[in-house]
Amino acid sequence: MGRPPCCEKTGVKKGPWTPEEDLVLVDYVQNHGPGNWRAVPTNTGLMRCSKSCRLRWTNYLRPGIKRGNFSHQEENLIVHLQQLLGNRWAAIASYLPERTDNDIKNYWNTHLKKKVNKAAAGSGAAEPKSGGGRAAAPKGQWERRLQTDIHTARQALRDALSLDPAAAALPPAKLELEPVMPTPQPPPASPAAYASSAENIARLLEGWMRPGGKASSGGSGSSASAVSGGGASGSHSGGTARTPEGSTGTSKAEGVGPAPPAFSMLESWLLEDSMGHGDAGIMGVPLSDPCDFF
DNA sequence: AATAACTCCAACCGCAGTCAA
DNA sequence: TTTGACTGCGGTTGGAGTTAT
Repeated sequence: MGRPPCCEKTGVKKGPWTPEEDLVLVDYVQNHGPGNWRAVPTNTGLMRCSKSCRLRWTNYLRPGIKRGNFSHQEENLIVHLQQLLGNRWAAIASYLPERTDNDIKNYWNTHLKKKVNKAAAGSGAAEPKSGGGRAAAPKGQWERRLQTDIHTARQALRDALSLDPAAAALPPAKLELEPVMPTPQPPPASPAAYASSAENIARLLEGWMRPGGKASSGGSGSSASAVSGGGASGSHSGGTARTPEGSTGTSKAEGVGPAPPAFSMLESWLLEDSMGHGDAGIMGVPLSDPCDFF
């Protein structure tokens, strides 16, 4: 099996994604639906390999992604699942539809593993130092518009690129903001902080992914699986539908549908384990007090 | 105020699994 | 059945941001 062509290092751009690239990718997925990543670089002109595009979409741009601020319930669930499933992050992520496997993996490696280790070591009462405080990273001007409408965003991007930063960070962006983003906005910021504004894009896409929203792309049945907001469907990467014509990949696809059955088993397991600290948690899972673990 | 040490996370890498021809 | 193309997953790393000295 040869390496996929996308991995050949021929003029493929690496490193952090720029707003422009995100915009192109989001625009493309809007029109064609997720999947068929191989075609993305070709059709969009992005100098990224298909893998990179898929990853960017799955971990960052996909609708319905929640970032940062893991709740105790989520932590608890992750710990449980990690103990149960091991480092099968995709499987774990399928029980946390709003989280990506990468996010969970990172969170485990940076926070939970330490906590668990400490707890296992004996004492346990270690407070996570909310360290980096980078969770609520600020947004730039054009990204904020992206929350609202991709066309507006496109215009904002043009503005942002042509205007000086100071000017670009000013009021205009507020105009369309309110309707879509009632949540408080962190202070504006440097382009470097761009990456953490992904949720905006996701939020934007929620609209068109939802029934009633903008077309879920050219007949790609795939969109269904990408709708995370909707229902139980763990969107996760499983949502990466194959192309319409592509057969429904059975593949590993933990995220696509299989979650429910496994979930009830897990639920039972959690129920037993938590011995009735019935705190309604994620997805209705009764969760025990996180302190049990930390 | 400067800088060293540490933390966090986005992105990359390579392997494994699946499907179609 | 075999082979090539492609996607998905998990481990790892680089760099930016934060905190401590």
